[in-house]
Amino acid sequence: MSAVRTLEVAEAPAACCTPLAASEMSEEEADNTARVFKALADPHRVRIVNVLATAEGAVCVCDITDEVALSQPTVSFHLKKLVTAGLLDREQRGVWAYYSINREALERLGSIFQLGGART
Amino acid sequence: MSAVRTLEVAEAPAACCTPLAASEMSEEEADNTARVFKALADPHRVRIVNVLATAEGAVCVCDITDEVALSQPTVSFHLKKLVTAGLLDREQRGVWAYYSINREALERLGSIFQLGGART
DNA sequence: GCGTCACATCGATGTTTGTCAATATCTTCC
DNA sequence: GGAAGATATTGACAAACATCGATGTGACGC
Repeated sequence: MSAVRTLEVAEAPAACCTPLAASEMSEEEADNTARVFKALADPHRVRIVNVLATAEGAVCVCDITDEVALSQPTVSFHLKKLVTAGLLDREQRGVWAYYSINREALERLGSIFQLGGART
Repeated sequence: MSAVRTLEVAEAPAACCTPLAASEMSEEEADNTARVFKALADPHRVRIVNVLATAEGAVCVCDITDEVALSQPTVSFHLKKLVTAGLLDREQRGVWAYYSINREALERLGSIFQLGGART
């Protein structure tokens, strides 16, 4: 059991995003933040997130591929980018692979845009 | 005077971002959203936004260049990306160019991560 | 074990992006 | 107008990225 846990090495970038208005931001933090934005910096990936955000639960890859006008390998590639960034979760159900949004990660990402102090 | 106004043709991508959980999202909307993320998908640009977000007003390019370990042309290039995306505002003051964050745009961008309905 | 299906991975290819030296452009002063 | 300073733009280059056909891997049924 513990051998399995140790395989989860790198933390997903979206798990820790520094607020854009943080008083201090290291190069690592900026790099981490940019990684998450990079995962969303493709229109097809934005569309994929939208499809999952409006679904009633996890969605099968086969259905996502139908929604996005791309080949199966390309969709798989994009999904992996989003999972690696920590924005999506993947679940194998027999032959089928299901994907869903990671709500906490997306909402955490939204909160980094809080700029503080009303500056009128 | 009106001749000057007509030069402002294209709307900045950050001016209109579709919520990630929107019930409908066209390819144009996904493309527009991806453009804004693309502007932030570079660690140096994230750092620049952070420098400006924590500053007490507009900041001169010369000071931004000191904060970021890049050459002057590269900083200028990055700043232009952020201005074009609508995330920063630029102001010429004689020989000096000053940049500041567009608070509304950044906060608007943060709001697109609202996913709606608490799904516990 | 074999065959089938789902889908992840690989490799080739074309496109996009980030970097900097060089240069162009703009502002200001004499 | 010419010179100096600030900074935007250009072009070359290397790295990264998006795409898809081909293929590899895993799950499942017989």
